[in-house]
Amino acid sequence: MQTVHASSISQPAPAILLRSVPLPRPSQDTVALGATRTVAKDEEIFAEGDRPAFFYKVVTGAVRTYKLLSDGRRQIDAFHLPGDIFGLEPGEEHRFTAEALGDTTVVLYRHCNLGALALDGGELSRQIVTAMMRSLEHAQNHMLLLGRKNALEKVATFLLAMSKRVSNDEQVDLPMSRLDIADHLGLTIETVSRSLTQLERKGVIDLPTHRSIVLRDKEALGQLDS
Amino acid sequence: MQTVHASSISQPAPAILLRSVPLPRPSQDTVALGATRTVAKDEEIFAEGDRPAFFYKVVTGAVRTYKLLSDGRRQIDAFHLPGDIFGLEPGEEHRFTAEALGDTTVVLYRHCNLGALALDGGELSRQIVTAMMRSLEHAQNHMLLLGRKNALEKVATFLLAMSKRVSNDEQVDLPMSRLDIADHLGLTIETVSRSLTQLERKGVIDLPTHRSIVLRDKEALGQLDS
DNA sequence: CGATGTTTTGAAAGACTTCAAGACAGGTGG
DNA sequence: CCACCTGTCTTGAAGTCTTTCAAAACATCG
Repeated sequence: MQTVHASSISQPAPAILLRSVPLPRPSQDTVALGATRTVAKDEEIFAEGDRPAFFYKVVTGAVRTYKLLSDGRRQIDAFHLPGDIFGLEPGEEHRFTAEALGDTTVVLYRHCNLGALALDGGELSRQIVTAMMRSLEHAQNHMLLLGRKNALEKVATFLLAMSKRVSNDEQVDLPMSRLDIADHLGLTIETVSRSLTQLERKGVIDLPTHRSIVLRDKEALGQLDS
Repeated sequence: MQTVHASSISQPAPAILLRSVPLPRPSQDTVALGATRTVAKDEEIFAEGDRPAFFYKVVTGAVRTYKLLSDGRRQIDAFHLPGDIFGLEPGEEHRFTAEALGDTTVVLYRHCNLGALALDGGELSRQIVTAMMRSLEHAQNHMLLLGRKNALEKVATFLLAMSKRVSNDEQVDLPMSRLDIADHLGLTIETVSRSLTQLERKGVIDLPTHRSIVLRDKEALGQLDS
C-alpha cells in the first residue's frame, strides 16, 4: 500500500478538479460513482463547519481529519489511508477539517441526507454504515488511549495500528510528520520523538529514516499496547 | 429529568426481570417493543466481550459504559441518561462494559444484525442510526477533550454538558461519583476534586452537596469550554 | 552545497498524579 | 433522635511525567 510523500511543498496547489463525468476512475470495490480530486500536500479538502456536499474515499496518499480549540490546539481524530471513507456527516455541517498529508487523490460522492442514504438498503449505504461503525469503533478505542495511556504506550499502540493498516509488515512508512502523530496521540512533538528514541534504544524499533520505522519486536510493542 | 440515586447499597440486587410480554412499559417515543429490566447500583448490564443479545434504552437512573486496560485503568466513554440508547454494536461482541450508576431501569431491544437492522428502513432503524451518529459525535468531541484540554477545561466542559442534558438549569444533580467523572475525563479523582474546589473558590460554581452542583457563572464555564 | 523545515536532544518548569490523612455525608443501629 | 461507621470526597506534600523553551542535528530541496 503506497503512501504519497510530500514531493514538494512549493508546488502550487492544483485547482480543484471536479469532473462531473459519472465514471472517472471506478475503484474496484465501489458501487456508486464519483468524481476524483487531486489534493496537494497540506491542502484543505473541507473545513469544520462547511456544509457537507460530498464525502470521500482515499485513492492514493493520506488524509488527516482534525478539530481545533479556539487557541489553536489541535486534535487529529484519524488518518485516512487508501480505501478509507471519510467526511460522512450526520448533520448539516462537517465536524472536522480534512487536509491531505501528502499529495493525494480522493473520490467524491454526493452527500445526500445521510439518514436517508443509510436507510435506502443499497450497497453504498451498506458501505456507509460500515464506515460509520468503523469510525465509531476507532473513536472509542482512541478515547481509551487518550485518556488512560502514557506516552510510550500511546506511541507503541500507534505504531502497531499503523503497521496493521499499511503493510502488516515489519517496515512501516509513515505518511505523516511527528507533529501530526503528536496531535493524534495527545502529546507534544518532543514527547513523541523521545518515545521513539526510547523504543529504539531498547531495540524494539529501528528508525532508518524519519518517515520509516522498522518494528523489530512486535511482542514488546504489543505488551505496551496492553 | 429525574436521576435515581443509590437509595441503599445493601439492598439485595433484584433478580433480573425479563418480562416477555410485548408491551410492558411503552415509553412515549418508542416504536419497537421491549422488555424492561431493573438494575441495582453498580450491577453489570453487559460486559465487554459479551455477544450482544440486546441493546438498551435508559428509562430511569443512569448507566456508565467503559473499557479497561489490562492493569485496571478505566476509561468511561459515556454516561447514559433517561432516553438514551446504548449497547448498540456493529460486530459480534460488546466493546464496552455497562453498569448502572444507581438503581436503574432500562428497556431491552432484541439485537438482531445491526447492519440489516439499520437498513430495513423502519422507524426503529432510524432511531438506531441516529443513536450511532450521536454516539460518534460524542466520541469525537470527547477525543478533543481527552487529548487537548487541561483539567480545569475538562471539568468545565463536563459540567456544562451535564447541565444541558439533565436540566438545562443552574442546578445539576450528578448521578455519578467523582471517580466516575475522573475516569470519564482522563483524570484522577483528586484532580477532579481540586478542579471543582478551584471553580468554587472563583465563584463559578457552588457545591451545596457532593452530588449537586450549581452553575453560577455559565459564561465563565463556557470560556473554559472554548 | 546552501537554505529551510523537521526532528532530536537537553534542561528547566509545570501539570497532574501518587501517597497519605483528615473531613464529610449518608445510612444503621442503639 | 443521636452517635457511630463506612464509603466518598477533599486537602496537603512529594514525586513523576510531560511540556516548554532552546539549540543542535538531520534531511530534503532547489
